[in-house]
Amino acid sequence: MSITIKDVAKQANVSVATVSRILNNLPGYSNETQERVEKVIKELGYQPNEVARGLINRKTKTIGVILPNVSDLFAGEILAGIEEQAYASNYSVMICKTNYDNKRKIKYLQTLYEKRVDGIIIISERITQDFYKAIEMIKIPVVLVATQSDYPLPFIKVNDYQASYDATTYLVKKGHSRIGMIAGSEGDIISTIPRVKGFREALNDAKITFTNEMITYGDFSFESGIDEMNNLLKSYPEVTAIFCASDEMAVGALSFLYKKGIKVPDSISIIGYDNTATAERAIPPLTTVAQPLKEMGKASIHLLLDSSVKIDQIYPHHIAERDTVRSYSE
Amino acid sequence: MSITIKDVAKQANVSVATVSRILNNLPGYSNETQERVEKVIKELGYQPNEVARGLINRKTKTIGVILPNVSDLFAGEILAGIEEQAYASNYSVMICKTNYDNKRKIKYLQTLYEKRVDGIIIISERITQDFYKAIEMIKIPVVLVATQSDYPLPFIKVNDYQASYDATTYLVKKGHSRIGMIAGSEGDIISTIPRVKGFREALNDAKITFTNEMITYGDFSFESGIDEMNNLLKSYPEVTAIFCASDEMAVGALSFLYKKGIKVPDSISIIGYDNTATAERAIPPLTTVAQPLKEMGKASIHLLLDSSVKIDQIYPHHIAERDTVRSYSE
DNA sequence: TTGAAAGCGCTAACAA
DNA sequence: TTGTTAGCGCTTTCAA
Repeated sequence: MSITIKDVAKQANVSVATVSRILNNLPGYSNETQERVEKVIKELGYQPNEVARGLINRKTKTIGVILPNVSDLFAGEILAGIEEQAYASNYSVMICKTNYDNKRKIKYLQTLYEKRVDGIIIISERITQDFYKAIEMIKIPVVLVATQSDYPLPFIKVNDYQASYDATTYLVKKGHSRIGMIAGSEGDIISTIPRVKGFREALNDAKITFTNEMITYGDFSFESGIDEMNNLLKSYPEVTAIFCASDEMAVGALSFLYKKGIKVPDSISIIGYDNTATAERAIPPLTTVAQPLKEMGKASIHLLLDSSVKIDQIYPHHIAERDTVRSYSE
Repeated sequence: MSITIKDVAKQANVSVATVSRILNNLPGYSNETQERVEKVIKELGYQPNEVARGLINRKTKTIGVILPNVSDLFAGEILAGIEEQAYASNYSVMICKTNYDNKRKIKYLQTLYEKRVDGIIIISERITQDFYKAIEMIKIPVVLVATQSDYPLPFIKVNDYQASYDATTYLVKKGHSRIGMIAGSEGDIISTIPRVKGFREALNDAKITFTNEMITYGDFSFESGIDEMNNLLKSYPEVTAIFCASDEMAVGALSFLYKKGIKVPDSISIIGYDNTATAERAIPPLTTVAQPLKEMGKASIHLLLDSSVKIDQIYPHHIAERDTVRSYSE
């Protein structure tokens, strides 16, 4: 049995109300009693029970994070930002890994509601209709990071269309005209459709004719990067530069090319997307579209906690230039 | 204001006690009332308040994880295992990132105590004396993962000495005799001293004379891998094979060698440690000492929740053979 | 400046 | 089979 406020009160010869006041910096006691009580608190090693407090205040000082995965660098970086800001604001963070399972997503929403978390951050998840319904039901503030939805949920992300347009244009400016793309999961409304659109528009604006052979779809993973690099090379053998919709896939492509003895960037240039730690550690170091992942994580806590922060934030991207893209001339 | 057990009771014309019984699968009600109550629960969309429950039961169904970092693959993998098993056991997990800051570690211990978590998992942290004192104070079950201490705290880890011995011996068996090591942080009692010892013993048993030039100390990071590879090449230019105390450092070494135009494994063989996703994605794919990180994470939940599980678990390691070590002959 | 007491949402005796 | 009631550890009126 641990020490309670009652024990402190008794020991200090005051009422629990007074102890509570002192604990919460409320007015209503003399310096003398304050000192006495604080001394007792120290002696007894008393720590308030946040569970009891939560019951009264309807605040648990914890926020839940729902995300597909914790063991990849993309999610890890955002999570690090969230944790950092939460710590600074005196909040704890609870992680809920879904493995992309919609049932589990909804189950976790339930749990977070039962635990009465003060807010929920959802990273990289698709907001299905039943998921949204569940979100609506529980009436806990939600913010989306690196994803968005058709529903009125605030989100924080990069402009995928523009980022993709810029990456492609970067390749064009380097003199490439035979450009391919390894896109993400086909049909993905968040991370594939806008990026493919950006790719096509950039080609179009550069007077390069787009054909279906120039694009292939993976699932953002390293393995799919390997496979789709192989496929792209078959469908579009003249390609000199490739835009990959994730660093993971870019590194997969790098691996495949290495195995085939095709030099990067000498024979083929590669640009990735995300700028996770993978990119700088790649051989050669990967040029990629950088998203400020950690900042976005931090911002999500702000958005949740501070109602004065404006809703829906588009974060800036930029090209992190490293060694996988070279200037090209015929 | 959300729906409480009282609302359900009123609506169903029973007492809160009966509702509570039904909620908790305790005996003491007719089928008829059960049905009625369950119907009301559904209609009202009632979800029990775990905070209130926690106050009575002294159980919060959540466990805390204290770890240096969430954005690296090593921690991420263990964390994934923890989360997976916690979810299966109906627990939630709270993450506490310390950035290796001892003050923050202790602060977090406080917070976890205030929140009355049911157990605490500590990953890869050094257990300093004041940290241990704090652990002792709060009387919450603790288990250590990938670390250990002089104190009576159960731990789950690999045998670092043996793993290192085996890695070195693997190199010896491949025909190498000029073997170097890029060790972790000098003086690190958990991950450096035993590994260096294993390295030296293995050399000794292979009748290879150890000299100080054969070893250099980094800090487990990619950057330090680059730096120490450079240093090692200066202090021990004849080296043909190198054991790195982390995959990150191994990949750093790979990068450095790539830049210098030194081929791996043709000129120099490399073996890493951890077998994180980094290893398989390296160019060339990295041979490394594999730790079952996810399993260790899962096991830590078992150890915490199931008192029948025996204390102090040494997990098996093995060599994951990939492409960075070649057979050597003069 | 202080204390008594009600109550947050729930569980668990105890009674009926 | 069911209800009444006393808390769990705290905050917050209200009164003194």
